[in-house]
Amino acid sequence: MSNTENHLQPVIEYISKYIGDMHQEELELLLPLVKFASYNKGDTLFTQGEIPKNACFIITGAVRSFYIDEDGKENTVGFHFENEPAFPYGSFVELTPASTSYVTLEPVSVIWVSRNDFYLFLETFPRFETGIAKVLGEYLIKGGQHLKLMRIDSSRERYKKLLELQPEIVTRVPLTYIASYLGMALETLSRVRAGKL
Amino acid sequence: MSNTENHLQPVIEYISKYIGDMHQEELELLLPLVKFASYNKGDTLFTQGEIPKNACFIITGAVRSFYIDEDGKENTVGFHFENEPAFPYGSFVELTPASTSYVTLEPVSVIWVSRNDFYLFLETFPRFETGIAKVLGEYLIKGGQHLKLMRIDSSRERYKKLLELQPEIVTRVPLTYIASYLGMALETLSRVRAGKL
DNA sequence: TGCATAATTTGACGTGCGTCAAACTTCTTT
DNA sequence: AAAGAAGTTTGACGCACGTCAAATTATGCA
Repeated sequence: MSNTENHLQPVIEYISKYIGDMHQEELELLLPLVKFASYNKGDTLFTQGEIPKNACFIITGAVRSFYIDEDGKENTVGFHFENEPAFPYGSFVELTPASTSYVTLEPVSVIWVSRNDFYLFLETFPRFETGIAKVLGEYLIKGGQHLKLMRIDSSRERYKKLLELQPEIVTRVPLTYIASYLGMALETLSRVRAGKL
Repeated sequence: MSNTENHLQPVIEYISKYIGDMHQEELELLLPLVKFASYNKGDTLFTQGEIPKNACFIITGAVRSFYIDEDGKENTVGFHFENEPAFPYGSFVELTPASTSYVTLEPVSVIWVSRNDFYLFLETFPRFETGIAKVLGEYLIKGGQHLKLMRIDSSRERYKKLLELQPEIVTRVPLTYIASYLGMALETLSRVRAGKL
């Protein structure tokens, strides 16, 4: 017997990490607001320059976020996997154009809510604001870690640090994107991995 | 006739940008919680590795935030001026050790509240949670901009971009720290400015 | 199974910028 | 006003890494 609520399990668990278990009436409001969607490899979830319309949570699959700079070069800034939210938080909250695009690396299934429904829910149950603040705080810290990673000058050390911090990435993501994430040429990453640098 | 409330003017204005004007009873709770402090050039407001005890808002002066990496090198990650908050938000919210220190670049005066008082106030007037989320969202976006800045490979272009984004910094901060902020050697910055690179 | 396309590796070459060292300039402090 | 400290500039040198190009290996699809 599989009902909608079961599909929501991952988000409910995620939320409860930040504000504790959800109450019955909270769930009852949330359920009808939530939508499901699946994407093929290479599909776009959010586009750089557009104001994000939804909040999105990955059930299965992997997503890459990146921006195109003035020279037209792609700069990967993050990877997002199952049981994680994946959308441009800052822009979603601030209602500003997203500075990054989100594109799937594999077939992906997500659940999502629209901005309106998101804030409708938040107004009805304001205690979730606290959760938002915590999540944002966590993402600030992660952002700081990424910045630190990028500030390591040697390519070799940058790769070593990535292996230390997020080993999953290296097993699951094509090297091209890892190189882009680490801000080095693909060829350099290849040589680093071969121990030639 | 100068009362305490006048000294608070800058924060009150800052807050009202995010949630609108403060009500009388909100002010009455806030006032006795707020403390003043002044610092000499070179004084430390927050220390890397320690859990931040207070939230802090600059009335006058300039502050630099940085971390010491594994090689013992100082890495400047931000500059903070009057009418801005200056404390490690992420760590303050998450109760984790700060990844950066905050040290004054000039004589500085601040107002501050303790963590306890901060959350006491927030529990009494939960509508401020929304403001917090907005501020955090804004800081996420700023973090993203800084990351983009750091990902520009050419030193020359990185300096140009800084001039474009935060020209105040260049007029007010010693070049050593700007070089550190931009992730380049002081000598390189000097040559870039002289047009020799 | 085999071919086409994508992903990764290897090689050769040039250069931007870091490092070390020393000169010069600008602030402090008395 | 002088002396010392801090901040900035200039020069010389080397190498890590980016770029271009071509070879090799993996992957998907007919």
